[in-house]
Amino acid sequence: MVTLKDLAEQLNVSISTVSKALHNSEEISPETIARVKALAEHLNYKPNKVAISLKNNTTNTIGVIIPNILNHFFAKALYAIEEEASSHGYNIITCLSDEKKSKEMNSLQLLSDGSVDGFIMSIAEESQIDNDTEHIKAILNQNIPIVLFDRVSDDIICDKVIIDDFGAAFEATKHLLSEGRKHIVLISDIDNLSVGKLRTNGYVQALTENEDYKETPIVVTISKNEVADQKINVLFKEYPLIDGIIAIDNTSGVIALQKAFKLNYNVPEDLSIIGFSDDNVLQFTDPKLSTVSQHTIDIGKASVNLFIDRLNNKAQNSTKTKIIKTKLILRDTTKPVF
Amino acid sequence: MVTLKDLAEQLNVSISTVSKALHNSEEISPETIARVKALAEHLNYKPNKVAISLKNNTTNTIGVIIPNILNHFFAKALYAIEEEASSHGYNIITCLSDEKKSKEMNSLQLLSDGSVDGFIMSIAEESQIDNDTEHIKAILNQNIPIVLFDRVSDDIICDKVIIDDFGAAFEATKHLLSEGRKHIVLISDIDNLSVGKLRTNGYVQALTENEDYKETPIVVTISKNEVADQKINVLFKEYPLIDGIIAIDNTSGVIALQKAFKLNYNVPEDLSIIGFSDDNVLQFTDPKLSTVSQHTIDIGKASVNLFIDRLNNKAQNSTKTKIIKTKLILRDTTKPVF
DNA sequence: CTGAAAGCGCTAACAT
DNA sequence: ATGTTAGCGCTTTCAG
Repeated sequence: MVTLKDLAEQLNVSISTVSKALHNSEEISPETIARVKALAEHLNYKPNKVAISLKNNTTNTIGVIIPNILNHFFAKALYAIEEEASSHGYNIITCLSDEKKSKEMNSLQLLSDGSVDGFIMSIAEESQIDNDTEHIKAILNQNIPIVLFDRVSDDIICDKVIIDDFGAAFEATKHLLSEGRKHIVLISDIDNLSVGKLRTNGYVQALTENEDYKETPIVVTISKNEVADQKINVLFKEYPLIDGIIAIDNTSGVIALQKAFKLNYNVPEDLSIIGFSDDNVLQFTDPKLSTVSQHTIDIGKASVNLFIDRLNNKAQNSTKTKIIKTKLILRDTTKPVF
Repeated sequence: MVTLKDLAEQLNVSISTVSKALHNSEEISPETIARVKALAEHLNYKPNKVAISLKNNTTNTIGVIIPNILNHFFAKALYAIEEEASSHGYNIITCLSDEKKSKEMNSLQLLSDGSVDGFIMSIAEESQIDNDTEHIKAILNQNIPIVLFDRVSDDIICDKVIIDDFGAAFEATKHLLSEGRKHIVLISDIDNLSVGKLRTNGYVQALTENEDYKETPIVVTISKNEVADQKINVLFKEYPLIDGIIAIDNTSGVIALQKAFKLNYNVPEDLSIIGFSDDNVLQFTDPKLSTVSQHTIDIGKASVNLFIDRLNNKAQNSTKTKIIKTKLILRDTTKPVF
């Protein structure tokens, strides 16, 4: 790389003159500025980022820790974070925790060596199950900012971006009730997670506060080592009267729809299904799945903006929690509303 | 952050003594080493990464430029790259080109300010369509290493990781011929891309060199602003005799299967389908789609390893192209082989 | 065995 | 208008 020193030597001026010239300092004569800039342009000079980071003690880089990039929700969140960050002049260093506490901890520790100005992250499943977030608090204690999104913890005091998980599931369930459904089942492969628990509570609440609904809530959980396919097949066998499904994760709704179709349920006449999927799965469903849209792009953007606000005002000790609105999008797997 | 200076002051020794002690230098007395290490441990000292980067003129960071993170192939490639890189002590800075030449160029230029030691990337669609890769060559000319994966260009001389696209499609097509299929159609939403063209050529070649096959090859391309759903529906209308489909992109095979099912084709009795999808889509298909597996994890890992080899031997001017083997995985949308 | 000094590339206060 | 110097945090050569 070309350095200020190189330019200075070739022009027979001092390094600081070159530096000032490139910054259009008033102190430098217009002719010198022109000469310097011409040569800089010609040699494709770029200020060395590392040197500037060292000088300023700031990197303009955000560490982003994602539990699972193969989950479309997180891929889309990453997309939004990258876009918003780069539009503000920030780079992102991406780490994947693979849902493991050890990898999450490792990434936090490694990058808190001055590599990044702070973190945007969603908590790994393992950390949530163990409810062990000491490694995250340790970073905050070093005064390194963190924004948590989606999967958060009440134990951690920092800026957060979430959706109203409880309300979203509550509303979706209410909708099925308004259709007159009497046997509504919830399917989840994320019952370990904060968001999963909240959504389940929303579902249960909607059912129990409805006086006409007699059934007890039924929650079908699919664990890591189970095959969703089979579990959902069993579900249909066990509850043949099922007439409503709330699927609170990314994929179960689609799978349930496929199975229902195979089993000759009429959707949405006999059975309504609402998923929490992103719209990428719609290409694979016919009829089109009704979903709770999580506005993932907004979640990503809001995270970056909270992060930048925090950097600009590190001292401020009140934290913000931004709640992104969800939207129930009724497509073809719920009855049309009149 | 705690610095060497902080440690030195507290211990009443010089900075260089502290530095040497932490590196177990022979020059330093065991007692001093112990004292220094104890305090370093106690204060959670970490060498400042930025300072080390400046000193060594190397960042241990790879710039990764991905055309579209919402495409599962690239998400998986990124997953593998991150894993392999971090296991070798490298961080990755992720940029998303969004298939745009401008964003690709921007990322390359911004990060070639010393932020990264080089790049691993797949070329944006727009750059491939325009066949404009000057911005990539410009980086190579600055002696910054680049490894291209999947979407490559013969014009660019650098290390590459690809699959045998021609051969993979050739083999898949041959398989359908061996089933006795007489009306085999190729579906593609990537006919703009190097890989799309090669796969199409493989399909055409397999058909034309088969003497018993009478039909002319039929290539159905789906462009960005078309809806795959509809285009594939039209396809079935136009070619009712269709008995074989090769879908060379990530999603078309799944969609074709759904449509065939709706139209009451018997798969695989009347119609065989082979996709290039990753196995994440299998949960959405029943019968399970037969696919060409691209071994995406291997592609990512190989890219990182080629990159690190290059860094260790920057001078070497012969470039390597690594071809990752594909595998035709016959599931339920092709006839069983005996 | 320990310390001083230079240098990585840059900026900025302080001379001249 | 231009140059000198110090310093960001670290390593390393050279002196003591």
